[in-house]
Amino acid sequence: MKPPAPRRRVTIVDVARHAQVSTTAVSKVLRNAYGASPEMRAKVRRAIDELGYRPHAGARGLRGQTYTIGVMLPDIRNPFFPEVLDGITQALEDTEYQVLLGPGCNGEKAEARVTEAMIDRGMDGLILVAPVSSRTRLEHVASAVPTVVVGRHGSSPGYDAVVNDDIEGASLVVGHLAGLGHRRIAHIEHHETDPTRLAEMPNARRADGYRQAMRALGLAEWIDVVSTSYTQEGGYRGAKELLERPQRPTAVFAGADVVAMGVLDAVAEAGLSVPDDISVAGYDNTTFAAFGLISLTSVDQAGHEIGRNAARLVLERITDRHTPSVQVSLAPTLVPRRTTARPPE
Amino acid sequence: MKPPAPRRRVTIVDVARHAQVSTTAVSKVLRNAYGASPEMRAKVRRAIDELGYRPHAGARGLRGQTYTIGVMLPDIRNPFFPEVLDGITQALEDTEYQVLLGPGCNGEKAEARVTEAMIDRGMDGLILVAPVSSRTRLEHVASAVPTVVVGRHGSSPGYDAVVNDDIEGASLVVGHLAGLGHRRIAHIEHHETDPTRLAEMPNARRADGYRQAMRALGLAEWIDVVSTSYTQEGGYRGAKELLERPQRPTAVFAGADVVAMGVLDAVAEAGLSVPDDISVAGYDNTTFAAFGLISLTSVDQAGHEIGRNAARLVLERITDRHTPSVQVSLAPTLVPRRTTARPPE
DNA sequence: CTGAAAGCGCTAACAA
DNA sequence: TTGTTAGCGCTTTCAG
Repeated sequence: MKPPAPRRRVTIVDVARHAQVSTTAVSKVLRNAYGASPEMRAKVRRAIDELGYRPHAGARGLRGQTYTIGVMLPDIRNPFFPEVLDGITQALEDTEYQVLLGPGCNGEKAEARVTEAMIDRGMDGLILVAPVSSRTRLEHVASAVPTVVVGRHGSSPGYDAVVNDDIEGASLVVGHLAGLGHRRIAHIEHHETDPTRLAEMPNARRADGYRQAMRALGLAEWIDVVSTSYTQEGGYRGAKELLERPQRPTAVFAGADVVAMGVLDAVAEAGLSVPDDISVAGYDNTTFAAFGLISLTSVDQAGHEIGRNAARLVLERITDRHTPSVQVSLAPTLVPRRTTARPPE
Repeated sequence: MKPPAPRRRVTIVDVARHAQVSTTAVSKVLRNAYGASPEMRAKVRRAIDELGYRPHAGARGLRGQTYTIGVMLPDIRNPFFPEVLDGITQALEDTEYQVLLGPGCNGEKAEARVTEAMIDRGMDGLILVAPVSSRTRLEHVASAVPTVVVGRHGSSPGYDAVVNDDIEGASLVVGHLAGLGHRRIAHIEHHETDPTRLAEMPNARRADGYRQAMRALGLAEWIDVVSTSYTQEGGYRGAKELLERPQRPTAVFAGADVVAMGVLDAVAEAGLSVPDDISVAGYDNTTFAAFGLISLTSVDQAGHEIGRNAARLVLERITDRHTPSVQVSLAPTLVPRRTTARPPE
């Protein structure tokens, strides 16, 4: 059995003929542009409905816009990003813009491929979530198309930015733990060598925030940072190392929830219990953290708000490419759960 | 400070002029089309590199292809789908095709919006993962663009399909539990009313497979199905109900891992322990399931393979739209972990 | 307010 | 093998 022959697409010419007007008129109605009488609009609208006409985005893009916003997500598996995405789509839901996602961006090469692909497809604006590419590269992208960078500290005149205040977030965790009576609070960070990224990436800021908060609370002597990676495996290795210390920490602040998962694993394996023997906190407030059996104390970044702001900014930037770039920083909140408690006597 | 003025894009005309050839020649080189001498190819390639030329996908789409494959994912949060996506992107990685994802497709309306948007953008092929839209709707989409449907049983001449053998998967779980000595094995299914979907959706097949397997093992009298939804909440409610039975089941087969999470929650709340008092199994083998502290027995659908097959099929369908449609069914495997054990004496 | 006509960047049909 | 030319479907001047 054969699939039916593909039908010819209804074009603007069909609509114009059917409505007895010019294609220009139809185009104006489509774009709500100035210069079309109410009667004409009504006539055209009717023709559009009757024919089931849909404008061809690619063809529109050749002269005007494609009404498409590209979103690049680094890791679809990290449960924090869907939150941001929801914020973006919700903010764009009532506009004519359609969101399209670029998948699987692990590393600079993949990011370059995806951003290029989006530019080639004439996207009107880009939202890059937690990109790892160099600043130069980001500015290059931004010079081709309005761009908002999410989750990278350090601003650029070339693009707008939305970040979470990671220093503050780390401080919330340390403060919470110290308030419970902990002194030996350790931190597991994501290993970072690149000097640019050292300044701009959230992971580095969280480690910084941890150190600053420890000092501010007079706990400088207990500062203890293990460098692994923001993965479950990294958390597991980091915790292993911490548990072998002569003086074991009584609390571990993992730089991300996935890391905390690995920590919980290692702690259980060592025959210790959480939070009686050791407290554990994460960052991101992912679904994992909220899950009853785990109930991980974490920091909420308000991903939804981050997304909404990014969407708003990219729309503004599309409308006016020449206003100065802006940076939005959102305050995180602490979500205390059952993995943190008073330290053992 | 103002963003730099956007540079004019390098076009095929620029390349042609720079290489001293016609635009046709450049176009041929771009598409590896017949009729260009090696010297010409080399010359054009060099010009392309020197100018940093990139073809404009929208413009290409107006005559030929856009080299874009659209993937629609129902719920980015469900950890099973990234697996499928990885399979797709990997299979497409060495081709000229770029994958773009449509976000947030919960419900028929959202699905329609996304599929329309993809068609409007001239995508060359679509992969629809676990769509809920009506068969008619899917065939409508497929009539406009080569389409592969993933995770819907029931074939159509209009589109290719890739599915997991859910009946077999359910059978693996029931067999495993029965082998451990369980008799009172209950199932939590996703409530389904729509008659079409009743036949085509994986959730319905899993419930069917459960019933068939129970009968085949002579356990028909213990068949016990609770209808809630494939969410953590649904699992929680379903388990609550099961735990109140005069004769409590000794094992619960949850139709999905997220459901099993809710079950674990409810079981813990009831003061029972897993697997000593009650065994729990899920379906999908998500990251959740693999996580050490949970260690959920589950069914692996080989999401990666599903994705690879879908990508392969869509490419074939783009090349030749007139071969008969095909259905691929992949066998699932059981992944026994620590939530299932012998029933209590 | 309305429409004719000229492209946007590319590919395909056709000539040379 | 190569180049010329006519569109693809739309937006955008620019006359009327």
